Amino acid sequence: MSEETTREADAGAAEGQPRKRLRADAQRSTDALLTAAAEVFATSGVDAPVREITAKAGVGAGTLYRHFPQRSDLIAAVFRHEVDACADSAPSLAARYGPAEALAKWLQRFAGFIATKRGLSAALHSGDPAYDTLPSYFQQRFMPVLGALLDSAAKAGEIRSDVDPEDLLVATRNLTLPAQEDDNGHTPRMIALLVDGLRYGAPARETR
Amino acid sequence: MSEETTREADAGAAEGQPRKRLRADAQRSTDALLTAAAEVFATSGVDAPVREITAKAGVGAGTLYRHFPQRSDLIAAVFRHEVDACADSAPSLAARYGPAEALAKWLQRFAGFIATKRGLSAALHSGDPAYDTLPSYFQQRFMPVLGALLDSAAKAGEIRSDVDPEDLLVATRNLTLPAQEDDNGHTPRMIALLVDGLRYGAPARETR
DNA sequence: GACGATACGGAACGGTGTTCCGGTTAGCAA
DNA sequence: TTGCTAACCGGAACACCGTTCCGTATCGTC
Repeated sequence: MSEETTREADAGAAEGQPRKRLRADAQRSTDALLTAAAEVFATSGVDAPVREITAKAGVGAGTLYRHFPQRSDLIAAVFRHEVDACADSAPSLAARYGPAEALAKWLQRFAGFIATKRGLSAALHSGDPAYDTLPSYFQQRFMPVLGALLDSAAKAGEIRSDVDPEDLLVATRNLTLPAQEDDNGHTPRMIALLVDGLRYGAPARETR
Repeated sequence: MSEETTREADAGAAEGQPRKRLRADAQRSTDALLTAAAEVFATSGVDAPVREITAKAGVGAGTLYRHFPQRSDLIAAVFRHEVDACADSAPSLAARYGPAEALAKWLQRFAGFIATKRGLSAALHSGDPAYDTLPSYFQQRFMPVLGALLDSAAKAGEIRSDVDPEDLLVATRNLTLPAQEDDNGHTPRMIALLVDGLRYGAPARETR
């Protein structure tokens, strides 16, 4: 969560360009802007004033515009950054918990990710070409992660083996929709239920 | 079209309030703002600068904000104003043309009205409570008008009598959707076709 | 350590929504 | 008709926002 993801988002974007290494201070600014923007977007929405973001990042306005000339560039970068953070959290979960438990925990994490993206949906469908590659990036990053979690849980006999990763992804996303305002822990409970449902058909039956 | 609709939009709004008569100059300003805003919205969209509207209306900014404290108030008022203008155009059409012809002409008028509302749809669904009563106002004003036109055309034997006003309203509105950018007179032709379809099943068959 | 390339910060600019208030006007009563 | 007052008008003024620009600071390298 709080680990700095230094990796650059290159998949899905226009590849083949030299991708020059950033200078150290430029990299620092970029990271600060990304995390600051993520917080601001979460609290004040994607239409939040630019100065709020630069202030929280401890950065000048010029710096923001050099790295993200368009607002949509920043939004897309934040989105990719958080997709990465969510996807990258899977391995450590898999190492710390049993397969089914890791799967459950990651889906909770994924649901949290989706919940914060509610405000973006309007922007995402604005037709700005900066967002065109986001859906495929979403798929490319999450499908292998979830597929691996499902596989190892199925191999361990802790869940059934006939679950399509995409179905589960969509189902989890949809589970977060009705929540909207009443955040009374409704979504986590529904996801827990969903995972229990997966466990139900496991070949090696074990009573939890 | 260019006739000043002095009537106040009272149906659908919170009724029961005193509805004090406006002073003459206030009424003038309100009307000027309404027609100016309608033009500006049509050309520059609903996000057009306030000053553009006040300039076209020949009015100060303070005047606009006194009559329409919120932008949504102005948008809703323009909408109601144009609904009224469109609905009120029916009687004169009915007086000037034969029943079926009047029906055709009014549907063309209605299609033109809908076409200019493309840009509003985003604002309309923004959840602002100022827009809550607009759909019912739309229905309340248009259904009787169209119902009357259909009735007299059916009674004259010029069109079939089994047409639901609501169906025709929705159909006409939908006909304007695909038009979007290519305004090569596509929509008017489709509506003419629709009306010819109505004529087809008329009891007293006459070859146009 | 020195030097060019690169990146930074924040003042400044143009544009926008909104408020405020001195001057004007409509409507009414004498 | 005249005079009075509440209601209304206009636009200057304010606050805020996105964006640009450029003198200064920092990085990476020789």
